[in-house]
Amino acid sequence: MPTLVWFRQDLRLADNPALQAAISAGDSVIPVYIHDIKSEGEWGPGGATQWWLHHALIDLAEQFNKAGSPLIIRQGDSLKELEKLIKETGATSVVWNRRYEPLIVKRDTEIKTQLRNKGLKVDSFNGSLLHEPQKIKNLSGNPFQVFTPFWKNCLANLQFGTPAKAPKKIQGPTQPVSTVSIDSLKLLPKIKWDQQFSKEWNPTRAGAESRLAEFKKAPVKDYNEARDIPNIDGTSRLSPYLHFGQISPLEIYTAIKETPFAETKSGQRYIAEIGWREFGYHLLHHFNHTPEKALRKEFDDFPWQPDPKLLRAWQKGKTGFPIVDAGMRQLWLTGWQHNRVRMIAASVLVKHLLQPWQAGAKWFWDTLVDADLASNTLGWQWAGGCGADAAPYFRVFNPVLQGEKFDPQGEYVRKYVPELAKMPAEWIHKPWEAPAEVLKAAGVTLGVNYPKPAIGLIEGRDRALEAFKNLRNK
DNA sequence: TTTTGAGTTGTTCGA
DNA sequence: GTCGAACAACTCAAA
Repeated sequence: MPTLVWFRQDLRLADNPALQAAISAGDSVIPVYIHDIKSEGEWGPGGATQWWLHHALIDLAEQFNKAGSPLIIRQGDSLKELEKLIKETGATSVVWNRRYEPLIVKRDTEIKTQLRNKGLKVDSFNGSLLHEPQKIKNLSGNPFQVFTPFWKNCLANLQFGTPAKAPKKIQGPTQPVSTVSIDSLKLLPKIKWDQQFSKEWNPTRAGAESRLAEFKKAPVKDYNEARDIPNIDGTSRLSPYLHFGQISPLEIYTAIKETPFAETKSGQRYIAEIGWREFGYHLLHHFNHTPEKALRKEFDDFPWQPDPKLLRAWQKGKTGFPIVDAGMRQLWLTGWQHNRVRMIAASVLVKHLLQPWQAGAKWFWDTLVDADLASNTLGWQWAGGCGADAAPYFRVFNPVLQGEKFDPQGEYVRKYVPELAKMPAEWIHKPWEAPAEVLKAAGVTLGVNYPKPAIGLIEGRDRALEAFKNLRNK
């Protein structure tokens, strides 16, 4: 009797426990993807991730065609579609790899119960984490709220084999199963905003593999420094592949562990980044209000000053702080923003501009190809100083100093903010302080073709420190 | 049981 | 220019 393999954020054939289990069961295997945005509430895939998903599904379908069992695509309520498929195919068992977003956990638990009540064999697996959140606890039996002890605990308890290779041949159903086209899911954006995306990304399994291979053999010993320079391709850029499970953290971990890089400071740093992803899932699981509300309760009445105009300026890369504007335009243009710049842009939005971190999180959610609820929530609460192991309130990034430190020649700014292309390095991160003749020579008129800073740096910093200090005194 | 030290990513100020 | 201290409060593990 056939087994349905319900694909979600595990769009790969290799190292896929649910798929493996279905194949081991010995009968035919029917892979299915159900597009069910309604059940995801506020956190259905954003625009950029939908673009990625479109291409990832095409790629996955090709791989299944080659293996001999075509990928079935459906749209609508997950349970209803699964039930229809069970009826149509005579499947007696359903398997999937687990997801961890609060709403999805609720939905999937319900589906599992319903299907089991109907007599089906249903199993779920861990396909996307080194450690599932419910398994990691501190000595008092509580979830961790600080990264370092969390990660030490994880490293001390690593238990897994080598990732399974992709099956070459999969036995498909004897009768064709009805499916809809990937195009009919309408995942591509209506406005032509994604033109640059395909130049920047290869959203396929092959893309993930070549990126990992490249990262492994590159002069990775410099990762610790290079990863902080936005104008250098010094990070692995595997985040979007990880989000959709085109590659698994176990595959990455195993591949890195085979290299001498793994034992270096840089290598450990990189593996710890996988750890931060795990920590995000840990926090999301144990504190499931955090996508919407701060982990720390006292932040419920933080005096944010929501201002649609300021938010808009930030989103469009028109804050007047060159490093922030470059980052926000890189995001819009390429669906991705360098990690260092994410921190600077987030800090400026939350601290200098006093915009609620949730507004920034929402924008990132819609525009990042690697948008992932666990990591996005952790990142924004970290920047806002309101989460677990967050940046201390007094750590206010200075966008000028950060620009000068991590983009000393201003190349990153010049690449994404062409208005400033002719500014000399000395002034490019603080054009408002540049002498009139320098501005003139560079063709920059502040307030005309490049904005004046949205707030004075000292004023913004002091205002933020004051707000955070008052919060503490409550 | 209590105490102690350390903890992703920074900035400013004063010596 | 360089360097250390100060800028909280809390979590967690080890002593």
